[in-house]
Amino acid sequence: MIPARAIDRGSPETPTKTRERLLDTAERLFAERGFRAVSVRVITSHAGCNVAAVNYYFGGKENLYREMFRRRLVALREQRISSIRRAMAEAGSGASLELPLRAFTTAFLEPHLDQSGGRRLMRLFSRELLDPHLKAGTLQREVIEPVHSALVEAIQAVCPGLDASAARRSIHSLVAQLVHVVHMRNAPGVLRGAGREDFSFPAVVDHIVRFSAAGIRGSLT
Amino acid sequence: MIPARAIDRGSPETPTKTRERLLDTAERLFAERGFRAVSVRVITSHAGCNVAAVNYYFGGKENLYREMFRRRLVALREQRISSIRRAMAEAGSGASLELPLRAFTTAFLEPHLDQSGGRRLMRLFSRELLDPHLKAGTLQREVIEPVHSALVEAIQAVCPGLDASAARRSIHSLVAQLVHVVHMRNAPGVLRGAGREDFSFPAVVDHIVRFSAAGIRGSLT
DNA sequence: CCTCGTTTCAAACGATCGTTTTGACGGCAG
DNA sequence: CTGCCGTCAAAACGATCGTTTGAAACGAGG
Repeated sequence: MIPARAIDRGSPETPTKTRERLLDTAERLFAERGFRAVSVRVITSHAGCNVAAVNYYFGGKENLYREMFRRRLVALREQRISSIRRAMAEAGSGASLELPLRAFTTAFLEPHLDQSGGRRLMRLFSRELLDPHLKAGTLQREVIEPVHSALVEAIQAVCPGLDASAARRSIHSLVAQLVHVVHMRNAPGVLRGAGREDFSFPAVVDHIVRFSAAGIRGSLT
Repeated sequence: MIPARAIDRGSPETPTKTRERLLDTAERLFAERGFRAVSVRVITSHAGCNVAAVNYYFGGKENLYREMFRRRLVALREQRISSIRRAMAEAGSGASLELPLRAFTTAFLEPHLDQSGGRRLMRLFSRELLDPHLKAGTLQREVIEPVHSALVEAIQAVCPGLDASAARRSIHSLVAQLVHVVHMRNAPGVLRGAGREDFSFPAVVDHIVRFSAAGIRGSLT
């Protein structure tokens, strides 16, 4: 085979350390195929290092997974919460309901327009929800609950008549639609035939904003 | 260990055949832990037979999985489509929008109230979407697309002003909320603290019906 | 009784898994 | 130079994977 040391090294002026290459490679492969489907040998060969490196740097495959995940959790939470806060600040006090809704929706979906880490992160997220390898409730505590609370708070600010329960459920409905879009765009072989353009930007954003705004107003009474 | 033949046999008057026991056991275990996480030895020991039985009856683990899945696909599709048709028939020609929406929602969510096969099937569904082991597009062709078409047709019947694109997207929004409820109720450790009652029946059904009806009406113009 | 096809079994196959061992290599302080 | 430390790779470890094998056990028909 190819000499392991010869492949996938960064450019010589940035001799990326083995540890970081392992984290990056693991993130990509785990997102594409899932935790169990990726062996440490596949990871290390793609990262251009020896099998033992995983245990040397992380003490095992599962710790590599958790370390890889932990890197992204805080960044994801802060990015989303700050996008909510920014949208609320721009909206001002007399903002319409549609404006923050549109800001949330685009902030959530735009990472999936490019080929960068945003899509990967949501795939990792979905897999972790279905097949947990972090400590129980980590995702909920670190990301889901804080973002959900921020969204509820923002919605209640622009929709004073909405009681707490209806606000929480409306946010669930909004998030559900966003997650659904992500799933449909990620799932292989699902977007076939007609309906492929149902999830194309920016029409899907327009629909979600309009649908959710009407839904929230309908939950007011 | 325990003698394999001694465990998990059906009652003596129904000497369930090995083949069917394998299918049932595989369905339960695959739904709980996923395809790769369940070994054929675990399946056969729970089914009370020898390891070789999987290859004898199905020719391999993957074929067992596909056979197990194939049993349920047609039934799931027919149950959902018939529930749609039945709701439309009961609604009559002058039906309100809320009535079929409520019928769809309860039909989709009620299997998750009991501990029976409905929950399992949706877990298998989610796993298959994220980690496919059927031929590409099988889920889409056998279930998702037909049910989606039936829903679009029904919605357009009670909502004549809705154009085709808005109807498809509105159904996506409805299904997204239903799937979200299923995921939240299935995911381990996600429903903690406050927000646990956000997905309890029948309040969640009421919310989805009201939210979606308003959303659809808001997509009309 | 015997035969024959079906079913089930214990045992073993080769492959691959995550992990550990062992030691080589290079830079740096003493 | 010597000794140590961080880095890393080759090899091997035991375990488990899906699958195969060959024969025993079974039940129905002659």
